[in-house]
Amino acid sequence: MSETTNGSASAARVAAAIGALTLRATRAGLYGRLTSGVEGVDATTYPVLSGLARVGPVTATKLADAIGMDRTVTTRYATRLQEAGLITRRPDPADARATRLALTDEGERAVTALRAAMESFLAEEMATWPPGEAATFAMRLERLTESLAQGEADRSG
Amino acid sequence: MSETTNGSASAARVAAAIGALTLRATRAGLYGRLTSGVEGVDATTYPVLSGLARVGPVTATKLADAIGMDRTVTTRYATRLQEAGLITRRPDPADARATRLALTDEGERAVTALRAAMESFLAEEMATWPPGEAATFAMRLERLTESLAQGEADRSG
DNA sequence: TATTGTTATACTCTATAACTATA
DNA sequence: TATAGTTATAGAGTATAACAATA
Repeated sequence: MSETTNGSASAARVAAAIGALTLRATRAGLYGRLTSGVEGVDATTYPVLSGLARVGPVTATKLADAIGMDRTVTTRYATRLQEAGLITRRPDPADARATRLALTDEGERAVTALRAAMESFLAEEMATWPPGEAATFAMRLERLTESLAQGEADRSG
Repeated sequence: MSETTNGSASAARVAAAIGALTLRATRAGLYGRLTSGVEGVDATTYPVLSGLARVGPVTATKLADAIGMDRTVTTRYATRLQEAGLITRRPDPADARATRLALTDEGERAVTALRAAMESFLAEEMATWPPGEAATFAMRLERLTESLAQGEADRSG
């Protein structure tokens, strides 16, 4: 059985890589290095900041759903980011119970800088790949990640 | 500027996928589902069990280095796995200070089953890809993961 | 004096429940 | 009665320091 046509050998390598990537030391190092120097942002609050930038001004509950994080955790981390001057809380005009979270100008700048740092690192690695391969890789990784996360959503819903 | 030849667009998508993959909810769901039903194994102890299977019988310190985990955490999780009957501790014949960790037969079976579950899921997804693409993807992901983890190793060493 | 394994301590993160205000 | 936001509590994970035994 040839290696190039045997899917299970590749699957094992992908499983090992995912294991290494999700290992605490790797994550902490990756995001810790990335966010060091930005007040209020670390590996735990980064998803809130990044998610808010992606989905735009929203309520805490909707943001929590969007980033796959608990409501209570989201609101607590939002407080930290607010104290650091990166996000604002304003009453939702459509619902007096709700609060709309939004990035401040400083928050926008922080997100832009953090994303640029991460993306430039990846882009540097991917620049050496054959033309078109980066786009294919990105698509495969996106779909694989969705499948892995989806399995969980199926279970709890 | 075309999308297919612009590396930064792909880099942004890869960055987002890595963010989703390393998110706590995704990790917890993925490994929690995987290890449920195996006594003593969860998302935190799995790296110890899996790492021991990969590098073979070793001392706790060497295993800790191999899996990028703290010595104190490794020995504590090893105790849990030992209590569950999955690993054994034996004196190292070459160094009276050291202890050799090794999988029991039950531990071997647990690792085999857990890996098979993870790999079969990935293999199923990858089976639909064009021939050869799985191997390329595995190689790219391996190298990218190494680079991301390496950046951290460079920093602390 | 350095290293191995381990335990103790304090600290952070997370999950569950409970509370207030509004729908 | 249900939902949004928030806070309180307890539990789990982690890092740092310290210890005894051996190199």
